[in-house]
Amino acid sequence: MTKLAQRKLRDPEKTRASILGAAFDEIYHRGFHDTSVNEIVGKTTLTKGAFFHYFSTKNDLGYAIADEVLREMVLERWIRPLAAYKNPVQGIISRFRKIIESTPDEHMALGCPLNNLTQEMSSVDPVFREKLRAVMQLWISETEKYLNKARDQGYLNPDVNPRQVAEFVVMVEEGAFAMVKNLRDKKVYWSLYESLKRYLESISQKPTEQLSA
Amino acid sequence: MTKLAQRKLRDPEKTRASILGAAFDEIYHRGFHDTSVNEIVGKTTLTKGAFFHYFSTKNDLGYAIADEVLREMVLERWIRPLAAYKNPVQGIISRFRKIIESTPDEHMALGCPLNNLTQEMSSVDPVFREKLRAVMQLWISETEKYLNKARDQGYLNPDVNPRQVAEFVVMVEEGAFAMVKNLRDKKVYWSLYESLKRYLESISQKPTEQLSA
DNA sequence: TAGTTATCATACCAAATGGTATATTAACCA
DNA sequence: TGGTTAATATACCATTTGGTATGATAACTA
Repeated sequence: MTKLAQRKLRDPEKTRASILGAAFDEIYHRGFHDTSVNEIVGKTTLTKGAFFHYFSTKNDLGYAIADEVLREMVLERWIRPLAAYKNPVQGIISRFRKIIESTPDEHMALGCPLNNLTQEMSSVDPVFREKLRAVMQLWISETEKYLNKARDQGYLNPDVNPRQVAEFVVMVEEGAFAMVKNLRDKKVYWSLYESLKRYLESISQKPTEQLSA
Repeated sequence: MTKLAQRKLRDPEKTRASILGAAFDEIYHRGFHDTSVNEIVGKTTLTKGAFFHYFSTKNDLGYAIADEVLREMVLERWIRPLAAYKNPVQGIISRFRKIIESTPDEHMALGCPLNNLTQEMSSVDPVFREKLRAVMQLWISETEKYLNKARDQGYLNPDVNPRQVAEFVVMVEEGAFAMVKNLRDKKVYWSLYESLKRYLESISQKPTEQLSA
């Protein structure tokens, strides 16, 4: 058997990622407390030995989910796509719509992973709190950047406070998923979408004013 | 000893209320899963025997909290005070401000009890889900009534959809507490308050139009 | 290739948990 | 007043949980 034909039997990176992925899924479905380490490894081809080799404690796993999975998810879903829009305000509206459209019915009942973990763990464990807070701060700050750009380019009234709007927008984006999780009615998504759209349009520069600038 | 002088040694209603109150507090602070029956009765002068006499299971206790405590709390904090305002839209704005002002710093870190329980339990237990959903539906419907009144009385643009606005308002009220719980910054309350106020004013009837009606 | 280390499996444990069985006593009623 | 029921206490249990000790094997290195 040549060296090239030798298949690697172990792949540490893959193993860790596999545990992290299974854990995220299970926790997203059933909550952190209600998900046991046994259930997590049960979803993989591994055992508890592998789990505690990569995460010294169950909480440590939760921290890794916040630092790696949730952070990346926020950037990928809510922030990076905004770069493609000429008008960032329109970008925020369009992205919200597309995320609603692409959310499978099954996920509708599960809410926002960041919000779920925050509500459950943030007042119990200070490390969790800090890590989840960092993710949300990132979400807000990155949104704020695009709103600043929008204001500079005349898409937004000059008297609005981009930070304030960013906080409101992120709160709506999270809150919408929380409410739909509770009410189990996809129509509520669109109701809230319409309201956010109207709000953003109400602080947008009128086309005439925009052109005269 | 006369009958009148006899002090009751047992008071079932008080006992049940005592357990319910201690349970709500403990669950509000630490979450449902992380609160044990032993801890709950430990906060009272009673024992586990009394607990399981009134609630056949721990989940049953949770159901009672939703049906009785949370429902009453929503009505008392968010709905009933609205009756005192001539302009319901102004009432919603003022009530939001007053609730922010009267929320102790300690509670700031704990969020909204309804939202906490919903995010933790609603996707795990269908009975929980239905009961928590009913509370939120009540919250929205009662808010909608006041918005209808506002529109009829010319405080609101005639083309707005009261149900849609009610859903948005309740989502903001809940979402604001969720976000502050995460960010731990009371200033965010006021930022979100300002945004909600601007939104509601943007769909309000202008004074001149209002007078001409 | 020998030895060292990283990776993963297996078997086990102490603690905590929701819940039960049963005893005890207060309240009510005929 | 006696007896029945409701209210509360005490002691106990089976299960689950996060975590550990240890063993086995793959991978790397000198």
